[in-house]
Amino acid sequence: MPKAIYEDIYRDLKGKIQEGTYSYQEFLPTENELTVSYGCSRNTLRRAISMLADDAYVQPMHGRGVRVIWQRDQRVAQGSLDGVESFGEYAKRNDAQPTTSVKSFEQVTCGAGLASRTGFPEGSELIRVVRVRSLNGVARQVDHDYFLASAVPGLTPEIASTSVYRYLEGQLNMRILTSRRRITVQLATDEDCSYLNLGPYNCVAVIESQSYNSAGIMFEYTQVRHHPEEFSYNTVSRR
Amino acid sequence: MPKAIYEDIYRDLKGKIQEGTYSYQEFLPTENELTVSYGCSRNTLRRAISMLADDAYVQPMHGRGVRVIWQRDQRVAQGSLDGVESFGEYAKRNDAQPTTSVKSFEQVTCGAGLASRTGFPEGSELIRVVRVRSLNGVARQVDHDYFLASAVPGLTPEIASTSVYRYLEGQLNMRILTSRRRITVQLATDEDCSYLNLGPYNCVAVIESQSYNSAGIMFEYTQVRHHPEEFSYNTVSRR
DNA sequence: GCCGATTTGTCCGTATGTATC
DNA sequence: CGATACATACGGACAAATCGG
Repeated sequence: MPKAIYEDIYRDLKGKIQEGTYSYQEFLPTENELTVSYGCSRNTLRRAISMLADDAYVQPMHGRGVRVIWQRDQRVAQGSLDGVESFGEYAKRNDAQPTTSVKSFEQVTCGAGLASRTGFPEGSELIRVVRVRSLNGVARQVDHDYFLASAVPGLTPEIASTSVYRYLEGQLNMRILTSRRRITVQLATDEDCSYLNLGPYNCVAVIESQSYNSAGIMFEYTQVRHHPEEFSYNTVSRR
Repeated sequence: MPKAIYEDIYRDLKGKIQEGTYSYQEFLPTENELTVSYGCSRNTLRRAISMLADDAYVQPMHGRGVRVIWQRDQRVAQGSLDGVESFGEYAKRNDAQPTTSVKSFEQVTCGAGLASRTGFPEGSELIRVVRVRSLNGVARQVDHDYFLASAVPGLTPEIASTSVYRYLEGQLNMRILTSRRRITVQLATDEDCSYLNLGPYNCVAVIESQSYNSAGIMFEYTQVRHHPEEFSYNTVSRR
């Protein structure tokens, strides 16, 4: 594993901001001071700072310094950035029991309609999986996953019922490097209503996602339909 | 204006990908070749490539090359990244007439509840603006904006009815550099229903946002409540 | 399986530009 | 104006992953 220096510095500074060593609206020590204390080059330090800026932890100001803009107990974007908490993470944090029920598992050939919806080439062989994921027995989301069959050999309904990602990373040594996402709100379908107990809501939050592996191949399209309660997507935008 | 070399290269490569000079799944020329053709250093070129990777245009592969992962006519995240199209942009693209109606414009002092909701310090003087924005007479979103009064001197309801950002950038020379966002789905309030013609929907898509200016001061909190139709938020996540 | 060539990833030192104070 | 601090850019060195012979 290539433990990069900038990664260490990034984590160290992030921790110091979170624990209050550098607090909201304060300035970090200057780049020169930090390069001395970390014993690294200015480029390496600046890379770590740039990552903190991408996370909206700091904001560098030309000619002035690097100001901390992170504060505790923020309602907006306090959790993990660019994403909903993963199902497992959320379950763990809330001491809830996560379960996954596989409703469908089949191989399909990508037709024109599916191709334009998912971004897979027409004619691709895909594995379609529909799953309902619950916490403490309460259904929270319906996943519609399409995997490029050639990219996920050996995928079974049993694996789909636990963690596909653990299988991909552990067994196939595949990582998701890039994923494009689109968030919309849609009227709940009969299927949504039958799986999720929507209560007063007649809509679901939908995240569509195209994921690319380390070979630059799009191997997964997912459409996750969330119960509106507890759905929250946090992100940061910079110019 | 500092025209950075890496910016030029970034735009040039981006254009060449969009027009098909480098097409989906192909590799870019090697870094060495590109540094020669652009006449720049490897660091500068790599910065441009890194920005393209942040936009999910390419995916660099260690020891192999840089693969293009952008394709035309993508349903997911083809528009502007990390954002909804701004109101003006959307209107222009659709040849629609944008209008803004200011429903409320008042100065308030930030109490404890508002402070925890918005992230402003308790006791701050804020300007609260409620606006309804329409296209061709059809209301599409309700904006609840809170500005730090000291940061937006001279803001008037008239300015709020056109473009606050043009005022901030043009008159006050202020830019938004960082903004944190949170996307949720909420039951429509009576106010939502009275302004938006929600049809069958009983929910709205809500984007909360905290914006920081170039001085690292949070000067704006907004909660924009969108009609579900035509609401779409595109983003990219990388690891 | 090994080895060398290619290609991207990380890191350094230095120089110069530009905004702020 | 000078001093400080961040921004950009260059060139070089070595590491790590990939690929072909």
